[in-house]
Amino acid sequence: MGTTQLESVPEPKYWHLKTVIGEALDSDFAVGEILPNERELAARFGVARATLRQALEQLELEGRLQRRRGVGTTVAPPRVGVDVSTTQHTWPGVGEDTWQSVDSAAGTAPAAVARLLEITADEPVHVVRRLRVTEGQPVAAELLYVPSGSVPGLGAVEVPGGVDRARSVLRELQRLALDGQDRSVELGSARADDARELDRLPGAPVLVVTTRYLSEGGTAAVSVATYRADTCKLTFGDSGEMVMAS
Amino acid sequence: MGTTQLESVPEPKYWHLKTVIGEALDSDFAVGEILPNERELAARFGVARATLRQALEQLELEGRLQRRRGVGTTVAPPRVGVDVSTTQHTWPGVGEDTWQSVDSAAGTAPAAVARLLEITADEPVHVVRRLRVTEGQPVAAELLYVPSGSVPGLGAVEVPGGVDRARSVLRELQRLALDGQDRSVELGSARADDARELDRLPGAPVLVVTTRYLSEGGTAAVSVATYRADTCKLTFGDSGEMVMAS
DNA sequence: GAGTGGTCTAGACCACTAT
DNA sequence: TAGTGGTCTAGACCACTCG
Repeated sequence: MGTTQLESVPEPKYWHLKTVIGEALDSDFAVGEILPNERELAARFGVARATLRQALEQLELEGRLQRRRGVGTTVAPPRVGVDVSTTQHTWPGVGEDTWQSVDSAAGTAPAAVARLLEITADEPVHVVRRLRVTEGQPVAAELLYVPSGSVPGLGAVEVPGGVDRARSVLRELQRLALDGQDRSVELGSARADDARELDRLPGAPVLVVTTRYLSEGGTAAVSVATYRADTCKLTFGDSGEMVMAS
Repeated sequence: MGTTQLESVPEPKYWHLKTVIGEALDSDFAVGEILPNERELAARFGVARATLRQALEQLELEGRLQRRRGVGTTVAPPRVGVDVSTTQHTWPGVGEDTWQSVDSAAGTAPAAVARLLEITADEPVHVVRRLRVTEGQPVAAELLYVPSGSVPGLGAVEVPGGVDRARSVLRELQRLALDGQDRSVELGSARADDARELDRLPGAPVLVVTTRYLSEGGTAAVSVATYRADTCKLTFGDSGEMVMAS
């Protein structure tokens, strides 16, 4: 006797906890069901609350739990598949109801975006803010950067920021010939403003989808879309509109 | 007087710290440079080590820092863009040097994969393990599931698990007509075996790319590829082979 | 006001890497 | 063996939601 465990490679407690709780979620809980609170769970497993939280954080990262301050921890539904394929070859905002224009204003692009647009950081751009809603839930917040040079027809318009202005920018953009687009996906953490629109806390993990719209040999616009990583699965259909099983 | 701050919405300390350190990284540090250790940084900012770590974790999640136990915290290089576009319409392993076959064995598919393959969870499948290497660094670990029914020519072969066996499975697969593929990307945390191959700790954030290979009206194979989320940016070119600027 | 998750502290010890 | 990041504890207080 003496040794409590024979594990030659001791597994961290939170890792083991995550496994145990994960299995319990499969067998003993239904989607939407509320878990015991963190203090009770920690006591039940005989660990400090911080350790328990580390396990819950991982499960939330994997989309299996949802935690809301002041409410509790619930079992999350399977991730929603949101289509972000590039097969349509269309400008943003054509015949779609998935994206809602929120507003638009004149401004400048952050350095990384300016580089993609092949402009300098102080050149004026139209910034269009849109929100993607699926099944009643906001899943993504987007900032669309359109250099003034891409939509010269908008030069004289002086609509104060708002939905109408956003629609005008999109309309002007759609006049251009779209040559192609490319896209990248990376992990990020939600900025304060995006987090608010996505009903998450700042710093929440998000999937950042950066799209470059190409026209006449150059980059006519760049979209930076921030998807909730906990609830979303991005799908890239290739053959027709195949939908992945959940 | 009296109130120390007029912030109506007090920002968490770790959030503020993340901003401060992030700016310092831009201005005062070069890629690869090593930061002061956590205990010193915490003391310098007058916070507990756990709080400092929360800020570092976020920066690591955003790919700006790299932490290695026993070594220290270094400034990470910009994320590597890895192409995962579906424009080529080819089976895995044709004329590529980006993926290295590691080994293969007979086994069964996890429930979620079996569902995509439209088989039951106990049907035999070939499981091929591959590793994607870019610029000398392992960026992704893949498990390719091929139902025995998809490659009947392999029925009699009884090569014990190994690289040769993996190559045979891929070769047989490439005999089939590829009708299309679809792909999904979601956030996950690295399983222990993937983590080891990717030189990360278990639970590290990863981008999970699930690909379904379609042939003759069904799903001939499913690939589950686990990309390091800290170092990778997935790119989906659409117009030729456009490469996103880093 | 009661109850929840979120933040923060000041320690301790462990696993790993380099010298 | 010294120094690093990783894990863990046992508290405390705060911000938020809801009855």
